Order: sequence, then structure tokens, then C-alpha cells
Amino acid sequence: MILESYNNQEKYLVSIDCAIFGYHEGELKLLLFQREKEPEKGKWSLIGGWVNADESAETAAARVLHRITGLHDIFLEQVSTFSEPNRDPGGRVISVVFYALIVIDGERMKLSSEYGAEWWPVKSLPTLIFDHRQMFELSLERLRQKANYHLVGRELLPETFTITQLRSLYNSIFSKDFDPGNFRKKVLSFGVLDRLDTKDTSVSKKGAYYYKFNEQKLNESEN
Amino acid sequence: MILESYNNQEKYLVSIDCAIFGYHEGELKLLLFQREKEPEKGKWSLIGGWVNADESAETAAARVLHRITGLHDIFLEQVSTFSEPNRDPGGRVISVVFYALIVIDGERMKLSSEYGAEWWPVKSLPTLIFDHRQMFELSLERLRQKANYHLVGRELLPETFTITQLRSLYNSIFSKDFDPGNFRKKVLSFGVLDRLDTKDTSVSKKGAYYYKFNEQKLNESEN
DNA sequence: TATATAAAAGTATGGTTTACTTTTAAAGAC
DNA sequence: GTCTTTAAAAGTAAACCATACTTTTATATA
Repeated sequence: MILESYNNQEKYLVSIDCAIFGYHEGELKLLLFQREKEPEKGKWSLIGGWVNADESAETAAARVLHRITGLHDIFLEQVSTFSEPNRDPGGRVISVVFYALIVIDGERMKLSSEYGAEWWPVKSLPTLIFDHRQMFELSLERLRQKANYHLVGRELLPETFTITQLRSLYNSIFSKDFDPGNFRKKVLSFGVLDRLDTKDTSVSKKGAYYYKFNEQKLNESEN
Repeated sequence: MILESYNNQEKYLVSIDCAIFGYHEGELKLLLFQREKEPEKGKWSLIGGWVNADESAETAAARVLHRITGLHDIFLEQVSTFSEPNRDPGGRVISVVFYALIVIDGERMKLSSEYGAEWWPVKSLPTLIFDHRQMFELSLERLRQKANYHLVGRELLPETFTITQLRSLYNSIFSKDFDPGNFRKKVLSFGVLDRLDTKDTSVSKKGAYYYKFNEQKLNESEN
């Protein structure tokens, strides 16, 4: 900003809130925290944190994510900024919203106990505080946009996976059933998956090949 | 934000910056202000303003736009928030960026003289201060996304216009030449344009029909 | 060896995009 | 009055892509 004085202007608290998506047991899930004090005690919220003096909102979000998950280099994307004057009854807080994608494995499931965090299926979320429901909905919309022209499996699935598992992930992101044959054709046409020699035989007698993302081809297709 | 104390946390200045796009003489243009004092004297910037205590960023942007253009209900969309700690040498300022679309007519051209504002062709912009170049580029990207599945003529063209004029607008937004026949077919297939009985004969001997947006059909196609 | 399962491959159709051609309306030249 | 010229407008044919559906395949288990 320029032209107007910096000194007479009011300042506000600036926070980040983050919709953390994961995929577990065939469902898209959202990591939520339960509020422990009044007001809104017992209600759930997205993960949030303040933006410190030496940080951008992006850095703050990455820091909060690292503190909670122990992971570095988490996929993170800015969604929107929420700034209604009375959105937070505790004071004037402007919040920059992000969404993050993480792979849920055994380690990640322990989050629940340590931080009072819990994974909720996006299809049946509890009541969220403030404007967090709207933040979630916008985040899911952005995730869908992203998933339309990018394969998001690498951020949400284990390192190796079958096409069927990838399709299940997409089914749960878009809340619809993709045709198995067409889905296979489509994702393979991206040309960023390598087929391994091993198969998953737990579902079918024939067995489904495992695939993994080819990082080089991913970069070439300018992700 | 919850869980952490509101009181010990630092507060920051919050501003909005707005990339105002217009269309004039066959070119997509951006409205810029020339900075009058050091530092960065003589350099150009997007239009900006502070977010007041009783305003959301959206409201602040609309207020600034109204002050500068005299127009109400300007098309306005949030792009992103810029929050690098040292992005503004004058202090810690977090800026929410918007882009706006306005019709440039005689009245709007006067802006220049009154506010030191000037319309610049997006193809040859001057050096911008701070991170404003990046703000512009992100804004243009969003405008292109928008124009892909929405006809943006109503926000940028006079009330009546020919298909050729609309195509020229799209040519300048996307920096490429659309095929006349295919473009016509495409935009008419949206089903939101009404053909008038009058023609523009200034360009061709045959004359091109004028069109206008049908507000009702626009609403039905849930814009 | 037969059966059952889902994976994987294949096919046929319809719709959309793209590049290109033809026809049209009307102003201005002759 | 007829001819020429212009870009608008309409039309066409091929290429491409999405979708629904069918057939073949590999393999564990009965």
C-alpha cells in the first residue's frame, strides 16, 4: 500500500487456518481440533495459528503443519482470506486459509491422541466454529479443481498404489463413481505413473499392478 | 484462530490492492497510479487502500474502487493475499489482492487527470513497485480462468457490441487470435446474447450485428 | 480342472473442437 | 446499373475426446 500514512492506521491480528485433507479407509478425511474452552466449547475447528513477525502466511502455515504432523514439505495451497469484522468473537482477526494434503499412515493416526485432533470423514463433519465450515467448503472446491488437471495421488496415497485405489480416492474427492475403464485410460494418459512388477492380490484373483509416481515425468509435465 | 492467546500476539497493517482491468482501443489495459514521493518515486503501483475497522477486505476494495471510479457494484474478485514480512519497506503490511473489471468510457478516461492514474496496456506495463508485478500477473491469470467459462464482455465492453469486438477483447485477454467462425459459434452457444436489429458498418461493407447480454439468461446460466 | 473375481484391454458412439470453405450483405468504384 | 471488395455469417469435414459398454485375461480357490 502507498499514498496514505502508515501511522494512523489500525492494525489487526492475522492468523492462518488450514484444512488438512487425508485419505483413509476409502474415505476423504479432514483433520479437526476440538475446542476446549468457552465460548464454543466442544465445537470443532480447523487447525490454526498466528502469523509471526518474521513469517509470511505460507511460512506460518507450514510451521503449524510441521508442529502437528512432524512432516516437512507438505503440499499446501492458499485458498482465500476471510476478513469479516466480526468473524471471530475474540477480536478482529483476519485469517488466510490454506488447504493441505497429507498421507495418513500409522504415525499420522496418532495425531488424535497427542493434540486432541481427529480425522473426520468429509461426508459427515461435526459443527464447526465461526466461519470454518465455509473455509472447508472453499478448500474442497479448490482441491477438486486441482484434482481435475493434476493427479493428486502422490500427496494423499502411499508410495505405491493400484489404479483402483487411485480411483477410490477420486470417487471420494468428487463424491461420484468414475467408470473403471475410462478412469484407467485417463490417468495413464497423463504419462506420469510407472507400473511396478508387483501386484495387489487382496481384492481380486487376478491381482492389480502397483503403480508409483515418476518424479521426473511429473516435473516435465510442469506440476 | 483459537487455542492461543489473543493478547500477546503482534498485529499488522492490512491493506487491499486492486488490479483494475479495462478495455480500450482494442487493448486490455490496467489502471495504475504513479508514486509521488520517495522511496520508489516515479514508479507505478496498483490502486490500494487500508482495511478499516468496520470493513472486510471486500468492502474496503469496493470502497476504494467507488472513490476512484464513482461506480457502484463493480465486478470484483479476490485473487490472493501477499504477506512476505518485508514486501513493503514502509512497514509490515499484509495485502489482500483483488482484480476488478470496468468499462472504460469517456467519464472513466478522466480518472487519469484527477488521481494521477493512467491506463496502461498490459502488454507494455512500466516497472511496478514492491510485489505489484506479481499481483498483476496472478490477477491476469485469474481473469483468464474466469473468461474461459464465463463471457466477461458485460464487465468490459459497452452495452452493445459486435461479436468481432467481443472476439478482439478475448484476443487481448489471452494474447492470441481466436478463429472468427469458431469464436462466434462458441459464444453464441452460451445462449446469453441477444442480437439487435442494428448493425455496425464502420468495419465491413456488410455490417456486423450488435448484440447485448440478456440479463435473465445470464442469471439462469447461474453466473 | 472348473469357477469366480476384478483387472485390464478393447470397442462403438456421440459430442466437441479445430481448421478451413462458401455464401451473404452492402458500400463504393466504374 | 453492374462489378468489385470487404468482413460477417454460415457451413463443412476431419480430428479429437468423453462416455458407456463388452470382451479378454490372470490367478486364487473350490
